[in-house]
Amino acid sequence: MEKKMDNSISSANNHEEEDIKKISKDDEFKSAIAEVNEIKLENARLKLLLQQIEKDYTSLQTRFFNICQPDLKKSGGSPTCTHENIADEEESELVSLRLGRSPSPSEYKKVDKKRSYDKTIEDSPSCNDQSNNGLKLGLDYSTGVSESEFIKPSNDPSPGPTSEVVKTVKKCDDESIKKDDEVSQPNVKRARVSVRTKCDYPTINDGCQWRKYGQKISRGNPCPRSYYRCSVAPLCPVRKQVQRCLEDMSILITTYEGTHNHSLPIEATAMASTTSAAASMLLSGSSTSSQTSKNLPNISKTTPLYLSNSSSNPFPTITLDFTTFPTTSSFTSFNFPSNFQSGLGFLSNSLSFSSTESTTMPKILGSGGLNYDSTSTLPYHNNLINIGSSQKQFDTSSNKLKEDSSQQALTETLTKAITSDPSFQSVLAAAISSMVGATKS
DNA sequence: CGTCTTTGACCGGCGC
DNA sequence: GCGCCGGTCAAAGACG
Repeated sequence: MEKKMDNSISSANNHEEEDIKKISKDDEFKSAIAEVNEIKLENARLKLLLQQIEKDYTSLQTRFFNICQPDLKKSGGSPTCTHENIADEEESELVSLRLGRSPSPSEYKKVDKKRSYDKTIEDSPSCNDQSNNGLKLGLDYSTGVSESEFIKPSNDPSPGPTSEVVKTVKKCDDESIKKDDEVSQPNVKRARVSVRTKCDYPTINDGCQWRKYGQKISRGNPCPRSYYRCSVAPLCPVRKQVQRCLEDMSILITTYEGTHNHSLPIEATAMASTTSAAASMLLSGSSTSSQTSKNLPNISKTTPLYLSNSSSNPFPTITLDFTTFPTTSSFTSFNFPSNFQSGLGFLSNSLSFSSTESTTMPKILGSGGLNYDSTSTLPYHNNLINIGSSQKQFDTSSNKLKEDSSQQALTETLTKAITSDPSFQSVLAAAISSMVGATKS
């Protein structure tokens, strides 16, 4: 009997243990479900955030075009103004958000059909949306300001291309197209965007296809400079030069020049739009230099992180230094070469996006630096440096609140910044399109 | 076989 | 005019 009792007790104990195990398993299961739900919530929140960003971008763009159109109508009132003049006048005052140009149907036909991702882009509805919205990629800047106006402000209405710009192109099946390209973007042909990145590979992967057409050992740097041409489209005028930095061999200096006359793979849009925005800033800085100088009376104190050899470089070059921000708060530094800022003497503007949690208004520094603070929630660096890669981040719930509030503050900050500084529009557009492009891919 | 890279030659701008 | 230098061309070879 006692044995039976013992057995029953022990069996009861076993049941209890099993129950405990069951309960603990249930707990684990519940916590796992809770975690999954949390992740789902996070996912939904991120989706909302993405939608908000896209929405903001679209509204920004429509606002920009709305601003442009009245100006067009106004200047159209003058009977002496030609169509080209109208475009020139309004664009000379505004920073273009158009990040490229739409290729003509004939150009589309010429694009190599074997490029599968090109097809994908054209077929993709999201990309069609992009193109419909006018979001094209490349180093486009359509000020229409001629070189003569660039240096010597003139009343001459004809923005005729310089002889240098319309130089004869060898081995070109359709010269008219190529000439048209260069004529339509006289400044972009000259504006160069130099990107400094820490990179162990011979060239950075910016998502675009390049064909190497030359290599030279330039004077003063034992590292050879490689010359690449965009091979996505046969007539694409975009070129890039790649060279290692003399001071630090781990730093790769990539210089982009020209505008893509074709659609780009999504993974290439980040760099293209970033360089486009930088080029736009560079050129808008010249065309609106008087305005800039008013806003920034003392503009020569900022120490540039990198100075292009502007003395020997006839082209205005803007340098995006991505080598410093992983260790410092500085994200990007735009350094305008001194020879480019006619009539202003030395000008070195530094525009940096710091990764602080600050919710203050954009600070226009007395030193001439434009310092736009944003929150750490904007993964600019991931989109710009590790192009094509997406960052997965899971915040704690406490950070979420902080993030939400700072996100709201950021929205306000950006809105104010956009309305106050036209140059920022292009940069922001680039950043947003970079983020959207990276997320969609 | 088509595409890309390599590399010496060539061209044009610029300073002396 | 000459030489230097940066940029480009184009033939040859490599590669998949």
